[in-house]
Amino acid sequence: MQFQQLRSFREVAAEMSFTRAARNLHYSQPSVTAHIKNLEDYIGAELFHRAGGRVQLTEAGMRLLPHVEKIILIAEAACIDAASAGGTRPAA
Amino acid sequence: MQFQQLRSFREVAAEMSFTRAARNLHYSQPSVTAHIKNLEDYIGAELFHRAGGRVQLTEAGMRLLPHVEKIILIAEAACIDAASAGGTRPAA
DNA sequence: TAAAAATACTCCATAGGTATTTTAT
DNA sequence: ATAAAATACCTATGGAGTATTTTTA
Repeated sequence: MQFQQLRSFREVAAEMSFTRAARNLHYSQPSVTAHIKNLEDYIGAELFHRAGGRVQLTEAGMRLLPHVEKIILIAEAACIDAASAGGTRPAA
Repeated sequence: MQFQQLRSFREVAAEMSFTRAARNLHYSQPSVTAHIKNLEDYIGAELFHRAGGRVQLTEAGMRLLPHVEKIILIAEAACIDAASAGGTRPAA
């Protein structure tokens, strides 16, 4: 499981489109497809139904989404929180 | 930011030793050193004071730790939760 | 000296892109 | 015919290991 996969998953879920998600995240469409596929393999369940034009969340995807949103929010907070402690790593 | 880095960070914090953390995680010691270094670069702050034998958390490290523990727990729950929806991805 | 962390280096897996094909509307 | 996702393929980056050096207790 990787953060890139989770961000792509969240964006595809938000846009309901691999192509638009890729554009928003500055990835190619095949990369986003790979992110989702690898995440699906890792989880062991399909996350989206792809029926030609229509993309929709599966049951597994719906269960996963809120967790993913939490993880991303905490990760962002973690960075800000830790960095605010000062002690920036010296160049050397 | 990557999950491996977070797991190494948590383990080093728990063991207060790069070497023992590496053994527990089945990584080499230099890999764990790299995980921590990359995480420090990403965050922009030192996470551990390394004074020869002694390893101890910095202020930034202490702030980061609880977030990291939350992230890892949620990630584990997310997998279980999503996988339990059934719909295991078919082989082909 | 003995330990633990850092560095140097090598190798290979994989993440990412481009081009193309497939699929469904 | 069109638009979007999947696949094939290639490349380069960096993650992991081994060997070694540095550090300090």
